[in-house]
Amino acid sequence: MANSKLYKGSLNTIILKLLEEQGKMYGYEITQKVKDLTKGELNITEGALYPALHKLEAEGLLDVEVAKVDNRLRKYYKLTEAGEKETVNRLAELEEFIRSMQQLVNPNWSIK
Amino acid sequence: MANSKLYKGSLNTIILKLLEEQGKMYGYEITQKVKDLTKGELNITEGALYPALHKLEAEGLLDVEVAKVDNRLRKYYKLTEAGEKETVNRLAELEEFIRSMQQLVNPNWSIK
DNA sequence: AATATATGCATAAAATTCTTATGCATAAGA
DNA sequence: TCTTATGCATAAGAATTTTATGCATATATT
Repeated sequence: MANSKLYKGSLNTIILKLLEEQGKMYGYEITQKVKDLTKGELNITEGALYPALHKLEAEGLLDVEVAKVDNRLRKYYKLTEAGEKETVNRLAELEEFIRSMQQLVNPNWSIK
Repeated sequence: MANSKLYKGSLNTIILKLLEEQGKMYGYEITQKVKDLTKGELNITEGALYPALHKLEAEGLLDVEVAKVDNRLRKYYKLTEAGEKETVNRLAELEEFIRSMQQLVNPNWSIK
């Protein structure tokens, strides 16, 4: 995740959440989606993304489906059932993290 | 940071912000303060905290002052001028991170 | 009196996650 | 033709954290 004020550990949650929303996505598509949604603020590097996808797959949270489009390879990932459950947990953790950080660094903020 | 849904990179920001608020604190005090503020959600481990304090000091962001209380050692840390400026930057980065994450994982949230 | 818990700092090994730097390949645009 | 975009992949190194220790004093418990 380059030039981007990111915190380690959040990449997996981003991947899971996007897949939950989009159904299925391939790696390159994820990098572009994140760039779009954050107006360039977050740039996921391939060196971080692909190993992360492989690991989530190895953990049984993602399934892969290979496709060939315009003579180029795409690996579509989607959540398994276990992945769907884990996504709920990760999002809850992220929200809890954000709330905790707000308690620490800025009690004036609140999520509504 | 044990058993705690934390994201790597946030510890420094937590330290800086607490020192900004409290003026000066010693290591053990920081661990307890974080535990209190987050109702036990976040537990800073000593193995993470002390090296982080030493590094922030080496970077010129913190000053140390040793004290002896009840025959026990305490090392009080406080922000240097450079530390105060950096704290502003780190907090801005954290806020930006939170906003970006919200764009990604939950557009329904908003900071107010 | 003995033992456990709390207070207080510290470091080292290992794990995790990320950046940076590559490599390969096809398609489209300048 | 050369650059940019698309698409996946891995390896070396950096950064940050967890886990496991070590040492020492004070207080609470049995």
